[in-house]
Amino acid sequence: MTDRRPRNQKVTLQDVADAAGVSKATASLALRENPRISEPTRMRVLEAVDSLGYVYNQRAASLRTRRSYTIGLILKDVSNPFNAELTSGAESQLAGEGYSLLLGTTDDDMDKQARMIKTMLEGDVDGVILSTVTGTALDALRKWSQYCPMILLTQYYSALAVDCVGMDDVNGTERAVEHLIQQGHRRIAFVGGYNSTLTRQRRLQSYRDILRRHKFECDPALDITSPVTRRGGYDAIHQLLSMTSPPSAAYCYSDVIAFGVMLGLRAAGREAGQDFAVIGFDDVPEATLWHPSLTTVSADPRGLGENAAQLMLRRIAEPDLPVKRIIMPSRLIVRDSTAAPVSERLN
Amino acid sequence: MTDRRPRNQKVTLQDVADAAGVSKATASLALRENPRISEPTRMRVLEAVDSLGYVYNQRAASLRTRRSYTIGLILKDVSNPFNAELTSGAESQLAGEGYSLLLGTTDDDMDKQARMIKTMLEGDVDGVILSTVTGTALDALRKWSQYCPMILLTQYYSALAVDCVGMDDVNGTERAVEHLIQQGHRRIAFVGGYNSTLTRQRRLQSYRDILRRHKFECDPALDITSPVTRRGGYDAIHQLLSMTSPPSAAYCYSDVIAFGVMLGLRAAGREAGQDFAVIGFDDVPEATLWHPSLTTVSADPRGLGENAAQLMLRRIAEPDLPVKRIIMPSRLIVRDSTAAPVSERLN
DNA sequence: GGGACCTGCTGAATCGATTTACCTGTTATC
DNA sequence: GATAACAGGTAAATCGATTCAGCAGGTCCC
Repeated sequence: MTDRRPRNQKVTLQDVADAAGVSKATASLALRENPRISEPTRMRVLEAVDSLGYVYNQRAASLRTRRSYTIGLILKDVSNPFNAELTSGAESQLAGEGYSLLLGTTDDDMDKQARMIKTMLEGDVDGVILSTVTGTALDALRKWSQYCPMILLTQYYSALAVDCVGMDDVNGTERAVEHLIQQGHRRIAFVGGYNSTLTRQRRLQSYRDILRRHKFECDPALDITSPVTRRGGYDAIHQLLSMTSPPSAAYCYSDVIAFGVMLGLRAAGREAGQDFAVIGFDDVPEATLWHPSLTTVSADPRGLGENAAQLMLRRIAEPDLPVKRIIMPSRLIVRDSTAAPVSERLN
Repeated sequence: MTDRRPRNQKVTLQDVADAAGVSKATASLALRENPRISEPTRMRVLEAVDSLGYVYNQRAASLRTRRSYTIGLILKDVSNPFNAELTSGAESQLAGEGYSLLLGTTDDDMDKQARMIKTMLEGDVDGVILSTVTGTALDALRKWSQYCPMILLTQYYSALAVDCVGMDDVNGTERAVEHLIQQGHRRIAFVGGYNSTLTRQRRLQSYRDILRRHKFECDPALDITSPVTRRGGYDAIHQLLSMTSPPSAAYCYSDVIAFGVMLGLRAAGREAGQDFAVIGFDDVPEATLWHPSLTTVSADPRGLGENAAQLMLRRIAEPDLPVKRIIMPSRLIVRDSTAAPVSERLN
């Protein structure tokens, strides 16, 4: 039950074997429930394990088995609620299958990303789930993906044969912008994020396509980039409101940005859902709770993490399966931040 | 640069040694920059590493060195912004020192916690940073802490010789409640969290002490427990407002709760900072951005994570140092959610 | 009674590094 | 010129598991 050995002398399988009066091989097989070991013997081994306080050394085992049961997750930053939720989903999915999660962050810095990948590979992870930093070269990705299975998050590259899970930016953006247009908005801002990410590029492109399709002007001044933080949205809306011809609605890169925008509106004496429409992206849990509650494109970060983990486990189990790209469906969830159509307010 | 071996045949140190025309021992020493290896030889080894695309196997090395350079972090849940921030702080601190972070969550479930600890120990982490689930037995902690260095988060047990880092709940609570009293509040609710946590017990005790010191009534109906989520705060304030004699202020277990309370107030047609005072705990980044901005006890979750990591590294470096308990100072940050004193409003 | 087969176990090789003790030439010292 | 000291390397043991190829002894069958 308790070990009375010097603090740094760990109990090994050999000790267990000795105590049970069997060979190391037998002890190992017994623990792995190999049918060739008789029940009585297995019991003796288990008792020895208990009484010595043996703890299995997965690390030593992995040397032989060539499986570490550890997956690396590399994100730009965990404190962002979207990523926190994603991490949570991946972790619980992996833990359920007996895998552990090695977490690394890059702060969207290329060098840190390279170091992080190196650390993960050296740590001998069974695979890496990666949300690339902006500007990551395709060649680098190609090289890394040769060393161990890799799942790309959010981004996908048609030129790269790597599994990935992303969300349907195009479809989500269409729903959101169409909704604003139907409410009578004509000057719609696209707020937050940086254009170096593929995700934003896709959404921006899609946003423009829809405006053009409706033959509306597509004013580049209404496209505001910013850090993906509340502060980013807060500052962006200030900038927008001070324009000579400000927008009447904002389609935001993420909920976090949208919250910042709503706070900024309120600080400027305006109110989302009344004299301004705001749409977010992600549908984080607090979107419901805000007042007004946030209209948003649902992106299920937790599901994203879970899917990435599942995809990884699939890839590990069957390395030769064809590349799979999961595009998670996104839908518009209409709430109060887009409540009042412009037409009504104009009367 | 690139490896042309079968996908699962990794380049080993032996391969490097062969390519460089030296022994495995020399190759190892060269990489570790041992001065006994001459510069020209070291160069040859490095070239071999490069040309073969060798990646160091930290896992194999750790078998011999008995150091895994991996620290386990076990939390109830990562998606909570406080914990996300804490994780971020710990991770960056550890990464800076060449350590990796193995993340695990327990969902505040005793069994999951036990399993998680087991996984971490089996993974041969150099130490575990743990935020215990509610109701964890002292004996269990004592047992676990014998297996590897351990740092306890938030909780501390005088009966347990384990390093820990917490925050000054008593002091923070005093400041907060005194502030409300000075603003003229008499019925002050204590909102959110579960009493099974030591943290809440300390804060609740402290809150009662102050009320008693001022000879105010200490109504147990004003003590509302709830999950530590926005929803928890949202529901709690509804319950409080429906009382026959509702409170005029809420001291919340955390910012997250406080946000829920403010949203709940607004949904009920009230407004924090005008006809109700709200104080949070944690000072998460968005506390500034809310409208009204949130008065809160600053608890610096990131700093908490950083300190825990540092404490761990210290303990690993010098195992025999006396137990250290870091109590992080907390201070009251007065913002707008407690702006209007009751006395003024009464005129 | 001799082979085939099964049951339950063990010896030894193996995974990929680190590290100690030792070896072989050189060079310096008196 | 003997000896010590040193520089630069290497062979082999080691860390803690897994796993394969036996091996001893028993049963079964014709």
